[in-house]
Amino acid sequence: MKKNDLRVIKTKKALYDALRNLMKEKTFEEIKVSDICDEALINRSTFYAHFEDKYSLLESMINDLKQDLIKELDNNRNYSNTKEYYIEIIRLYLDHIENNKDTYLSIAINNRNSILTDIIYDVIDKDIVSKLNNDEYANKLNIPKDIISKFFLGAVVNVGIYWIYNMNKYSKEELLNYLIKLIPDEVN
Amino acid sequence: MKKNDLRVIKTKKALYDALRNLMKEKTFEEIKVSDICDEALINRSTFYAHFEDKYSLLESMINDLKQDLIKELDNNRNYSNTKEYYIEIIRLYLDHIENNKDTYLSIAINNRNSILTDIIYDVIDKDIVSKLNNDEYANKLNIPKDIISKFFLGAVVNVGIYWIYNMNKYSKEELLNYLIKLIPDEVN
DNA sequence: TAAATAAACAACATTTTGTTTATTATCTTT
DNA sequence: AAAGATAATAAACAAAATGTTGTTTATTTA
Repeated sequence: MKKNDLRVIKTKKALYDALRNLMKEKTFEEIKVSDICDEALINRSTFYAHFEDKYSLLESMINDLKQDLIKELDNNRNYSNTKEYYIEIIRLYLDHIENNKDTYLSIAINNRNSILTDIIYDVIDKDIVSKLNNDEYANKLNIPKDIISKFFLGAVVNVGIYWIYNMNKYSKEELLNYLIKLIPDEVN
Repeated sequence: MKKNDLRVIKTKKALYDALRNLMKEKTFEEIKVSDICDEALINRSTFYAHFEDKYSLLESMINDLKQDLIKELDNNRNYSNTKEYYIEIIRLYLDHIENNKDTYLSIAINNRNSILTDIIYDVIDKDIVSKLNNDEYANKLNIPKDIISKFFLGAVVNVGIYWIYNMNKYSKEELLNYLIKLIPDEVN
């Protein structure tokens, strides 16, 4: 299936939008393939030509989000020290949430948070550990790097998810400042 | 249905065990009600006498875990200061994971982490915020308590989940020490 | 502009689910 | 240990959801 055929693009977009809309009202589990097709004005057999089932549709949607985030992270690698690197990553993460707040919120409303966390973790986790090896503070702590990575990753991601539900309670800059304060400085 | 009739207890246990076993091989989504019944040696109509569908079976399983954790937390409230309170909570959390490692691992292997995180978060989150109000260090930070709570909760839970996958890499006491070190002391 | 390609469709076939029934097995209570 | 109570079973059914099929329609491209 040619992915840049206009028809393909159109139907995929229609399916994504349909799923997003339905998730504002129902749990993902409650949504049937036929519901999605009805909402998208797409024939059900067409659906199956593109996706195995509703789960692979959601996964594809999530993968698109991941790809976006990865691209954004890759395009912004001009940091000087470790602390700045973390700040940059967190800023990009918050930007990403903000840019896709519709999608994230629709996922968040009626579904388990798990879907949200899964999106972020493996994208960011990758190069943090190696970064930690050059971090004086981290080395001084004498704690395995994988533990440190999981710790702060879980922390930041969880605050991010909380923010999705409370976008108007805290501004992005405000939140960024809090997070920066909560992450320990390098030892000088 | 009398919940302490031996037959009821037996079939529920059989269904739980069956689901646990199947989740070691398949995704939860791939598992059919009929699969569970076959594995449990239970008639399908009996299944429907107990549970609406496979989702409510999983939920019931998860609720049992939650109830266990809540009970454990309630039975252990003899801490003197805030830091000790955190340590106690973390210790109980790690104990809980260890006690139920079969269940947690079976969920972890083929399913989204989300199922795991959801179990823990709302159990522990409840009284942390109020605790933070009496914490000198937290007050000095000048960061909203809900943010601090989400931050460290996410951190600890994420390390716990990582531990499920790597039980033999770190002992419980080892892990506990790392976590204690990563949580800032009160200001004296 | 006509042939080739590929998507969208409608109709059909299969699987899974959820209920109901009468019957059997098991537990509880005395 | 027996009687009464109730849970579990087997079988049969309807309904829903999924997956497959040939056909039609739209689009590329040569």
